[in-house]
Amino acid sequence: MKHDAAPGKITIADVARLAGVSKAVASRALSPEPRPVSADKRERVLAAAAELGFRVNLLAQSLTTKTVNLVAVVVNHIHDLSDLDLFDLLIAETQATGKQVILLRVGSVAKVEEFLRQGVAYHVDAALVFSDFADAATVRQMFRTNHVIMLNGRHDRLSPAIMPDEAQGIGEAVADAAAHGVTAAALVTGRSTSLVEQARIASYRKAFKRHGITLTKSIQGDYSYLSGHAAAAEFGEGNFPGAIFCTSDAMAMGILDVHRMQFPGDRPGRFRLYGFDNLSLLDFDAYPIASIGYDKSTFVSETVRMISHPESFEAGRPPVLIPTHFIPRATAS
Amino acid sequence: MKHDAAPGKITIADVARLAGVSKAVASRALSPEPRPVSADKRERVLAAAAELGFRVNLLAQSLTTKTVNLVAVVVNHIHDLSDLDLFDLLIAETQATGKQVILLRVGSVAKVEEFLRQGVAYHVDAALVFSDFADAATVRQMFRTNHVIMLNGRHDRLSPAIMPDEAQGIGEAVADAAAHGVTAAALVTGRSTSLVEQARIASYRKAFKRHGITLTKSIQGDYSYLSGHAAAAEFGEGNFPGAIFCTSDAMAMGILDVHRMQFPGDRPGRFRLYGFDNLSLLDFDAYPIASIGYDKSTFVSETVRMISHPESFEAGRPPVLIPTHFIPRATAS
DNA sequence: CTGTTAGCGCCTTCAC
DNA sequence: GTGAAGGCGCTAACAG
Repeated sequence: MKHDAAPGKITIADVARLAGVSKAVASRALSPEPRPVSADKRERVLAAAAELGFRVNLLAQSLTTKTVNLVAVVVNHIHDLSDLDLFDLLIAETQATGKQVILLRVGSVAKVEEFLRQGVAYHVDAALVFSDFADAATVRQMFRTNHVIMLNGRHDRLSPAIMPDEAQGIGEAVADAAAHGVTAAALVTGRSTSLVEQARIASYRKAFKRHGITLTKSIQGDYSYLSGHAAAAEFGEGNFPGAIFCTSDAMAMGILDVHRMQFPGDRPGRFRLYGFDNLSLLDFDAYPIASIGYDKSTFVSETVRMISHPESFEAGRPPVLIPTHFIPRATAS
Repeated sequence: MKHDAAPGKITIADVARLAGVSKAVASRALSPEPRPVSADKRERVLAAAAELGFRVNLLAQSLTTKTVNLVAVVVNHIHDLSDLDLFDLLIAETQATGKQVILLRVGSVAKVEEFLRQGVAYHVDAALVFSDFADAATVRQMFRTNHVIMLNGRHDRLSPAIMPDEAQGIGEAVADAAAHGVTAAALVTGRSTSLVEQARIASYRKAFKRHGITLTKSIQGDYSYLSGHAAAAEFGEGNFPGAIFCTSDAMAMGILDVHRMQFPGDRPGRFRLYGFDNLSLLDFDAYPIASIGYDKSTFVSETVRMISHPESFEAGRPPVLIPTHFIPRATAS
């Protein structure tokens, strides 16, 4: 029944001819929207399309409709998507709205500029920006679209933004430490060139001050497990503050592992340990690290809403904030 | 200098007009390929394009060139890409060839059929299939392309395939166990509906036989950490075989955690433990699990080669095999 | 080397 | 309800 032979070769003209109608009628019959076509012709068209194995060419379609049903997701590396659950949900929901996801890995600032020069980019309906290598204006130019949704904190007044309200969860975590008698803490951070990271660090400092906790040590890592390992070395024998706060779960995992090695059986350990991101990995027994996270489905539904209803955004609107919360686990419970 | 105002509104006609040349000349000047244009006109065109902030509409372009520079990657869930390093490399290399990646999450067999019916798919240049929900013929129809690269073992003679040669690494792992005096082993598997998994299981059985190892227990999981947890329960007190082989690292992690809980300090443990996939997570101290893996860059470069040189494949060719190897770690060293 | 012409596949007027 | 005609943005083919 199906003609596998020449994929992509069958056009709407073929369908129309086989159904004995004009191209216009075929187009209407094939449209998902309700359009004026008589019932019998619609059926003939549908039958002919099935018979031929016809599939509209979305590209040609978008040339007239001005919508490609393509959403770009811009990341530095795939590891930006440390949260696979979030990403999985995002793709599923985006697809559910009839749009496809095109994944753009920029890797470096230089790469952004290269994309800009070479114009290696589609005219997408919207762009979702996780990468902190690009600001809103750059991305708008990259994709020739004004519909850029910033998730990296580098938005401007022309582009909508969605971001976790990190201050809230950080406040809760620090309050937890204070409530357990912690008076001195260390902070292990990521690259402080990122705006998000800067804000995060500021939130911790503010919360420490609010709760009368002294920041005794601040160590710079790069979010990775290995940098957590390295950071752990900075705490000499019995030289631990009451709590260690990390701006990524991976770093907290590195610290936990080094500490376990040094002091076997010392679990939950001689300090309270707090991560950040609430990776699903933390539900594995080996890494019962208290963390800070937010409701992923809220984040995703806000994002998808923004994709499908761009008109709901007005220039100058403040970012949509997703509340974060402290999630206690064995390292701080 | 740049006109941010109307993104995507500037066409090659505008550029041609400003440069005082015909559309055809502008098109040639803007082409990455060397095409006949006088030097001064080329410069005027380039200047005009920069001035206007022009970017070609790849969609319109592809309508005539018949190539969209779009590669589809088909997965069940994002978690299929358990190996983020592999995926990251794949995207980077694909982009380096000037093509973009469109990510299609199918989630279920039903979803495949829905895509097929609704035709929610592009006419891509090539499709890479990780998902085991779809066979080659289905994917060819989904994307209206004959260029489908199967990575899930469900290839036919019309489509090229690339797959790890799992038998090799499995043989090495089982040989390692035998060399350490193991005579009885258990096998923890994933869904056996997958062809790849069936082949994997068969390889283990064959290797066991070859080395005179008795398979005392076979437990079915679903590749997940939790199913590893559940599987661990099946080994009662002191009821351990010499070795436990898992067809995924995540299951091995679950087993290791349960075992550590039951017998604290019993490390490396009373049995040899082997995972599968060689996740980068295994380099974290908490999960020093011996595993089976392959060289990612080889896999990726073969895949990308197949994308850019489809003509190099002839119907009926056997799959490209990427050798796998045993990677010893604390649980089996 | 250059400009004109003619589509690519589809959808949308606009008369009928 | 229907069909013919025109055009989306671009490039290939053709004369010059």
